[in-house]
Amino acid sequence: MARRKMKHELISNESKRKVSFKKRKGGLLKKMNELTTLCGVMGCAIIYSTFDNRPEIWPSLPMLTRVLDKFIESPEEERERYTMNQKTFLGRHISWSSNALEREKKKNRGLEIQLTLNECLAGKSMQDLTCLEDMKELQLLLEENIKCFTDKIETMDLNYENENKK
Amino acid sequence: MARRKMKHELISNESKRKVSFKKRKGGLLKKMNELTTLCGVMGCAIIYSTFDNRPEIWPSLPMLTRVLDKFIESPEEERERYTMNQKTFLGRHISWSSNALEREKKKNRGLEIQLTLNECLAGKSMQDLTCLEDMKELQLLLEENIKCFTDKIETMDLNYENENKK
DNA sequence: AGATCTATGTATAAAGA
DNA sequence: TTCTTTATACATAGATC
Repeated sequence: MARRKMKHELISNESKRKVSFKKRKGGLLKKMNELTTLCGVMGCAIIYSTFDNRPEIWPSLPMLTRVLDKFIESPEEERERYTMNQKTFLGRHISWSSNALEREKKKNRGLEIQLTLNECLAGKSMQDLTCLEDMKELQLLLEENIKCFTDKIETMDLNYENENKK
Repeated sequence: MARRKMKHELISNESKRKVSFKKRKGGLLKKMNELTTLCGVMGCAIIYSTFDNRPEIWPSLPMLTRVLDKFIESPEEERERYTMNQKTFLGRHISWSSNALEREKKKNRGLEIQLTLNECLAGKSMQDLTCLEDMKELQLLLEENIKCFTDKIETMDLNYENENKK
């Protein structure tokens, strides 16, 4: 897209293709970063190529987890479960009042925390996290992530022991 | 990025944010389309927002699955470094057998865990997780994520207390 | 192979319709 | 609100080292 207008087709020259890939991958991830930050949304990008020895995942596996978790929800339950998750996400500290203004404030608060998390997980300046409350809410979120695994593991451990007793 | 240089922060005005989101989402998906076509790579983008009823996924969930599956069917160069001869999880568990790989084993084990988790979240039932060891490693991965936060919080708590003592 | 430069094509914020 | 327009900012292909 620069010195020459590109056709929408595979770049035949391999070295040029590789150079282009590196530039474009960086550009795409930057765009995703901007989109999620400026617009307050969750997003992930996954790029698999022979140029990299592992897939590029943006911003992080935990965030991918959250995004995919929402994606696989059935449409009927989507709204209800989103609301529930949102409450959970806020560390159960926030109740949804009927007051419209209050609701908006809390929504923004959630967005801010989410954005902060986004950036932290993207490997950005952890040093910028100066609000203790933010930190604690982030901690709660991450702890929730492992809770389901811990529960499952305990169940499996018990099953395993029972198997061996037979 | 146009009439005015944007700060890298949430757009406060909601209507502007929505307009920006629509444009940027389109732009991002176009970029992903170009990247995959021009450079011959596989990629997916997933965007979850309150502006859309459903998450935006590019190009499709099947493609996402393919992107993740691609690891398992690595090209020749990769096969030389990755030896896949054992299937324990969902019939696609990867193990490494050559000495040359030992030093990378730990690094790649992380990749395997990512794949496992990704596949579960990409629509496969958590019930299918039958390997206890996999579960425990997933747990460890997540616990590592919260460790940094916990440490930081403790430090901040101490600082906060010291501040108050003054 | 990467890093830097730069001309040019694109994306997009704001305004207008 | 949702288009269309337009002025700018940004991304990047090709060149050069």
